[in-house]
Amino acid sequence: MNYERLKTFLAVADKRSFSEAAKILHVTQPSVTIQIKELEMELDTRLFERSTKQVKLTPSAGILLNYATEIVRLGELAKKDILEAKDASCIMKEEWKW
Amino acid sequence: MNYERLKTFLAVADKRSFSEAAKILHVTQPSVTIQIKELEMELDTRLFERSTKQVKLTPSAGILLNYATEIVRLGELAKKDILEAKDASCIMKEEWKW
DNA sequence: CCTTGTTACGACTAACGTAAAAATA
DNA sequence: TATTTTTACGTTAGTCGTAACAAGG
Repeated sequence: MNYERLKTFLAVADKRSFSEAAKILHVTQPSVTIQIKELEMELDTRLFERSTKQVKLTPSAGILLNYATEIVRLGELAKKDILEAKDASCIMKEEWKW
Repeated sequence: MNYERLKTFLAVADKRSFSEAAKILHVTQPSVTIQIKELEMELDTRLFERSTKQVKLTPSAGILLNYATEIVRLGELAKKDILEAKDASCIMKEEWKW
């Protein structure tokens, strides 16, 4: 359950497009294809029904979407939270010097 | 925010030991050291105070612990959930054949 | 045809294990 | 000195981008 792959999944699910997802993620389409493919292999399920004109979410993708959204949200929040706590302690250290 | 690294972090936090975490994760100690080190670099914070006799959690680790626990829990739940939904649909397909 | 997704492949990066070193109690 | 963590290093596996291919409207 690779975290970066979940981000790729969310981008594709959001845009309903591999190429648009690639643009947002600043990677190439082939990279997106591989990421989704490996996620599908790991979960042993098809996540998207592809055609050149539309990308549809499978039921599995629908389930994953909720989890992935929350996982990524928590990941970002964790980073932010740790950063803020660290900054706060830095301020405290500065105050101690005073 | 690598998912596998969070699992390594949880094992070390749980056991308060790099070597014990390594045993549980079925990897070598050096591997654990590297994983934690890279997580510390990514978050730009120290997570554990190491000594040969005890491993203590830093405040940052305390914050991360809550998030990591939930992230990993959701990840496992997602896998299980998708698997079950897939099995259910297989049963349905079987029923259709009948 | 033209856009979108896939495959092939070479280069680069990351992860692991073994072995040796450093640290601390 | 014994246990635990860290560093070094060679190998393996994963990821990316370019280029070529396939498919569908």
